[in-house]
Amino acid sequence: MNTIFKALSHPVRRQIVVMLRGGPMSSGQIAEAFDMAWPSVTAHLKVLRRADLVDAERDGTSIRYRLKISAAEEAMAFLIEMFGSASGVASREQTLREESEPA
Amino acid sequence: MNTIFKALSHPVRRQIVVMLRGGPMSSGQIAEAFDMAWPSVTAHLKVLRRADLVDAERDGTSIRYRLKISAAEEAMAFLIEMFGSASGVASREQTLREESEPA
DNA sequence: ACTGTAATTAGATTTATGCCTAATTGCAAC
DNA sequence: GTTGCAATTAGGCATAAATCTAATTACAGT
Repeated sequence: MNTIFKALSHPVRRQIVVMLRGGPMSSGQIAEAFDMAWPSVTAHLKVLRRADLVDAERDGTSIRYRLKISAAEEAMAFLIEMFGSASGVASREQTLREESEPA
Repeated sequence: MNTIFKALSHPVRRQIVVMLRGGPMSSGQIAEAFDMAWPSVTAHLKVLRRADLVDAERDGTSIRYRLKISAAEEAMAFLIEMFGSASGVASREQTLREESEPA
C-alpha cells in the first residue's frame, strides 16, 4: 500500500500510468514522451514495477510495459474506506481529465 | 493532486487520516498516538494541511484537526479514471481484498 | 562473431524527507 | 504580567529520491 501511494506521488509516474492506460508501450516510447534522460525514466518504471502497478515483458529487442490494475484497486479501496463511499465520484471523473501534468 | 498523493505516501499520514475519520482531534491527541516527537507529527500535519486533506482551527488552548474529504475525492477520481471506470466501484468495496479481476 | 539498437545498471551529485532537540509563540488562568 | 500547557518554528543531521553521464547487458540482423 505504501509503495503504491509512493509510486503515484510523482507526476512523471502518474503520467506514465496515464499513457499506459491507452495500451502497452515500450520503454523507449515512454522515455521519448519525457524531457529527461532515459535512465531516469527507467528508474521511474522500476518504482512502478515494485508497486506492482505495471509489469514488463521482453518483446524481441524491446520491453513492453503494461498497466496492472490490481494494485491500484487497493489504493482505491483505501481511499474509499478513508474518505467515505464512492458517492459523487463518478461525477468528478469528468473534472479530472485535464490532470496529466508534465515533468 | 501531486500534494495529495505525496501526503498519502507516508504511513504516518495515512494513519492520521484514519484516526481523523473518527472525528476531529487535537494536535496533542494525534501526537500521543505515535511513538515519535511531537514536532515530527506537526510536520506531518502540515503536509496534510497543504494537501488540503485536513484543516485546523484553534479551540482555546489547543488546535483541532478535522478531515476534509474534497481533496481525497480528487485522488479517488484519479484512480478511477486511471485504472478503470467507476462501474462497480461501490460493490467492489466489499470484495476488493481478495479479488483481482483483470480490466 | 560483429555491429547497431534497446534498455538497464553503476556511480556521482543535488535536493527533498523525516526525524530529533531546543527555542518560540499563543492562549488561559491565576 | 507571569506561570503553565499546547503547539509550532528553527536548526541540524541522516537517509532517501531524482537526476545526470558513462558503462553494461540483451537481443536482431548481418
